[in-house]
Amino acid sequence: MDEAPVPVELARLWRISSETRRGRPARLDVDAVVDAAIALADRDGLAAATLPKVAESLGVTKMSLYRHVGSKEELVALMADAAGPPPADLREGDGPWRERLGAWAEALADRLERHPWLADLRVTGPPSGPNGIAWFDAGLRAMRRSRLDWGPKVRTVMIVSDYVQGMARLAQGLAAGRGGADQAAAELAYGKAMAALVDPARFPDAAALFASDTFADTGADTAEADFRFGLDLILDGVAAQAD
Amino acid sequence: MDEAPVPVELARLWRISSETRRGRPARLDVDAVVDAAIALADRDGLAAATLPKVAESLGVTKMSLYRHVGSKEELVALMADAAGPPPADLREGDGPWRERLGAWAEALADRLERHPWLADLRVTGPPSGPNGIAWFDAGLRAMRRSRLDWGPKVRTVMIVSDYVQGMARLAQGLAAGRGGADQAAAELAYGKAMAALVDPARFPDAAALFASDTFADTGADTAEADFRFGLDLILDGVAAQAD
DNA sequence: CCCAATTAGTGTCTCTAGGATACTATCCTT
DNA sequence: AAGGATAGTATCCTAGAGACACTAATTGGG
Repeated sequence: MDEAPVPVELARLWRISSETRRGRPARLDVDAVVDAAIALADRDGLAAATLPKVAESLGVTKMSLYRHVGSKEELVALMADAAGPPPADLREGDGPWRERLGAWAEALADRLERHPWLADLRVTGPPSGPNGIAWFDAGLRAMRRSRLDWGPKVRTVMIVSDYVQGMARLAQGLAAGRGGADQAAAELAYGKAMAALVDPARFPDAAALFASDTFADTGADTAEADFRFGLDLILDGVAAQAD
Repeated sequence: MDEAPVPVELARLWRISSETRRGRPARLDVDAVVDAAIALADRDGLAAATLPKVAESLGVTKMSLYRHVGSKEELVALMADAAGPPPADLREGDGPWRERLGAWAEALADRLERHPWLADLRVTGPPSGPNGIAWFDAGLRAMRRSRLDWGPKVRTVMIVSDYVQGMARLAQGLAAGRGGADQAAAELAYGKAMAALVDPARFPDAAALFASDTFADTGADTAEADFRFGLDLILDGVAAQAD
């Protein structure tokens, strides 16, 4: 009776060690590599988490990393799973689904704030690592008391998670455009040019929007309010579906 | 009285020619470069739209492209704007906002299906090119008859557009995992391993989900139904906000 | 009519990244 | 102590973005 042969990438994701104790002992392990890569990405963005830089930060040559991670793509998958496990208190509690799902979304947003590069990742499939599953599980648990079937539940969790990621992207994009005086001057020129280019005859609604003072107050705490607006909107939608 | 000096990237986005007719006439222009890049990305993905390959497809050296696009990053921005302008019939019509916004979302989804690489792009700010503005304008116009203020309108348009993009990503991710027999075998092993790894004690809800037959029917037309489910959910949410 | 300014496209170089392959170093087991 | 197994290294290759100095093809002015 053979055990099912777990694919090697899955084994690494779940940190299933091969139990061998022969040969030269390792200085590195999957966690060391992944943690170093996450530290680099947290500091300087996903593009900074290159194999040479990760190796250097570990005091090792880049090729040695391949003993532990298989490929760059797999490293990114490992990083994505390892970064920001779900907080324990998401599992407990037993309030109404709307509150719990909202709290789950906030926790997700918090994770994306701590690890901004997560918003750059492309999801290639269902969650398959321990932390990905844990987040997914927590999302499903938040909706336990709703009357929805599995299908709608899964879709709802995905919609909320997509929303959070989209907002994180947007916030990061806006935050990126906050530099010195040159930046401000450039933005002014940009704004003026845009006002001239968005012809009211061609783009009546967009022109009316730009002419309004909607974009006047882009303060710091509007971000939180914007986030809540969309989240409430989606939760209203869920409530409508759940009857 | 000077005209406002339009930043050069904006000038290229809006195809404002510099009106000069001196010197050697150009074989290339911005559109030629951008169209070639889009063709490559449509065929083989965003990663295939490299400067060398674009240059080769135009019968020119890669450095000549810099006469027309400034940088790779700018080329991508130009591609994003140029790909798939909004269909004309989105502008006409005067139905209820819910139908119009739904139609707008479907049109967006259609665009992402024609140009899958658009789903890989990171939005770095508000739309600024002619087609980006046109899509945005069409989205706002769809909501004209709603009673929402500009702020909620803008956020709603963004939420819907984010949703469409998220679903496109997901659909593409699933579609990518449809290969030959090896693929099927790998997926089977994967599924078995996952079933063993997702321990019901640790992940009760996720385990219950995987144990159900929710993922049994992943047929082709479920995709469209899934899309509609989320879209209706969001539109319900908008309706709730619009009272 | 020709020359000089102007603009288009080229050739060559550098830097950085991911990764293949063959190697050496180090340890455990027998 | 020997030898097999595993960890980490040295050296190579490919590919992409882009800097820089070059040549080529125009046109407008003297």
